[in-house]
Amino acid sequence: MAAPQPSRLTSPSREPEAGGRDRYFSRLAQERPDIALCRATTVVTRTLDEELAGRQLTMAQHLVLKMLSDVGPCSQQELSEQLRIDRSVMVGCIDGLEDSGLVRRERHPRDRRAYAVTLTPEAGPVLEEAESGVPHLLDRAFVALTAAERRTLTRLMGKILDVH
Amino acid sequence: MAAPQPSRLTSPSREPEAGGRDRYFSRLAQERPDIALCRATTVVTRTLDEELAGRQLTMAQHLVLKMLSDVGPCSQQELSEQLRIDRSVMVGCIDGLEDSGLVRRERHPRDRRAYAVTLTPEAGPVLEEAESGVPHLLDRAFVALTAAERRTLTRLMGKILDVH
DNA sequence: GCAAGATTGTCTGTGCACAGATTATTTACG
DNA sequence: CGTAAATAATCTGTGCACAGACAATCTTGC
Repeated sequence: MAAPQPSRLTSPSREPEAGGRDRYFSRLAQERPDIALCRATTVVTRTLDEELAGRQLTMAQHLVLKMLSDVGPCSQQELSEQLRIDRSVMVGCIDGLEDSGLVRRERHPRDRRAYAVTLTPEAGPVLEEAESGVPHLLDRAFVALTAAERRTLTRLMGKILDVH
Repeated sequence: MAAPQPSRLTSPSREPEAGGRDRYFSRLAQERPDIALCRATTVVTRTLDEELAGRQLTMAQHLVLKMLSDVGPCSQQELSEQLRIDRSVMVGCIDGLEDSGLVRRERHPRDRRAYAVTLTPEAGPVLEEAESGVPHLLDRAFVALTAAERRTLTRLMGKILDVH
């Protein structure tokens, strides 16, 4: 921790700020991986939101369709757990998909508490188009990283996620 | 994209789920670094919040005190930009610190639109205590990573942050 | 069989991040 | 000088994530 500097406020002159006041964030991100992670995720999330703005599906809805396509009909609970989306958020997510006619809430035959969320035939093309946009999405979000660095990132995130 | 499976719902039996329905997230995190990043950050943020729950300062307030201590009095604008905290959030953040008597809103001598947020003598010990907790905080948040992996993470996040 | 607890989907309220409008002040320009 | 544009702090409203409560239904222990 550096000694507090004398009460010098931002100078309106063009001198290069010996205290590093204008590049302070870089230094902070160097010594605080937690802050760096949070701020970088904000940047990535913003990029994702921009990219998805014009499209038909939100990211959550895209993931729901993908999981249903991969493993078959699921309860909202299963979708929530595996996609790490809160149950109460999943409600609105499925609402939207149902309104668009991409999924149906059928009753689970053996557990009438649960739905069996099921894909409709209309979902196929929509999901396929969304999937086709993923590579471009990742390229924009991770422009700064090489392919090898993206794999490293994936590995590190996997380790963090594994310990809950 | 795997072919849609037949309409088989979650079986109540104990058979090991050939479809991988119960480990679906692991597969998803492997192929979607963006999702992995967002979910891992949620995990880290939760850990941080738990750790900070009993303490006097929020993470944002801690960072404000640290920056003021490092570079001297700043306007809220400078704090917002460098700490990547929204201006409108910074207001409440400084409010809290002022109520606790740790900073004062003095007027900037050459720009009466801006404040000169200034540390009080009481801030020293509080900041020092907060700083002393950081290593333990990081250890909890990144239990899953070795020291080398944490440095790698810091480097990758830095690259993402550099391109804005 | 039945009472107690767990689970599913839903709803509500809180807190945070973000965009936009507002006011006071400063800077730029004709 | 004096008007227009830019900036600092603030306030308001929106959208999202999360915790907790709730009713309906299932499961478990006795």
